[in-house]
Amino acid sequence: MGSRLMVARIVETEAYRGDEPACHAFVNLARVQRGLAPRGRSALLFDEPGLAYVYLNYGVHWLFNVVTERAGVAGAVLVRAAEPQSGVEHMRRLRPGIEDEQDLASGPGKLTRALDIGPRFNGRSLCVARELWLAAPQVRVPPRQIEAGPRVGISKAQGLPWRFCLRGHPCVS
DNA sequence: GTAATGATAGCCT
DNA sequence: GGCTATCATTACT
Repeated sequence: MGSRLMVARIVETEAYRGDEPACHAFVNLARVQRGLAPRGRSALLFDEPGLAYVYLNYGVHWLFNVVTERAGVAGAVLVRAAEPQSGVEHMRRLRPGIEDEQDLASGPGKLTRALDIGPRFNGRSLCVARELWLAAPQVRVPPRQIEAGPRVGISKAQGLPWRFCLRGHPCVS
């Protein structure tokens, strides 16, 4: 009986902060500043760091984020691309028809499909090794290899250089 | 270039 | 309640 473990190395992210309009939490900002509880989908972004925030985008794709700020302050990091490391055969089964291994998780929607990340993980901790978790990198990435640039696919708060990726990595478009 | 597909927000009555 | 625009994308022509 083979392991069902899948491991992928994150190679592209985007940061979102609750006080800028591209962030889902922005619609709750005024409420929270008045001392009211956040509500709706993005209330989770005001929760404690280390939780998963998974939401449906364009009615088609689940997108995977990590809540990053202390409770009461909204912020998250969108995980946009990852490089398959092990359990690749499982990812292939979840991404039928994809030949190139580097294309299995080379986008935020592709990544959630390849790793079977769906709404069941919304609000769950990523800090305990159960079903879905974040692990420290085996090899530390030198800051010089991390390229910062403008976020993609958004219409508000453009220009902030809050997209981060490994320079020239094949999983990054 | 563009269809697919559904949740959400903001507006209206 | 309803209506409409928008949307952190992908795969296909």
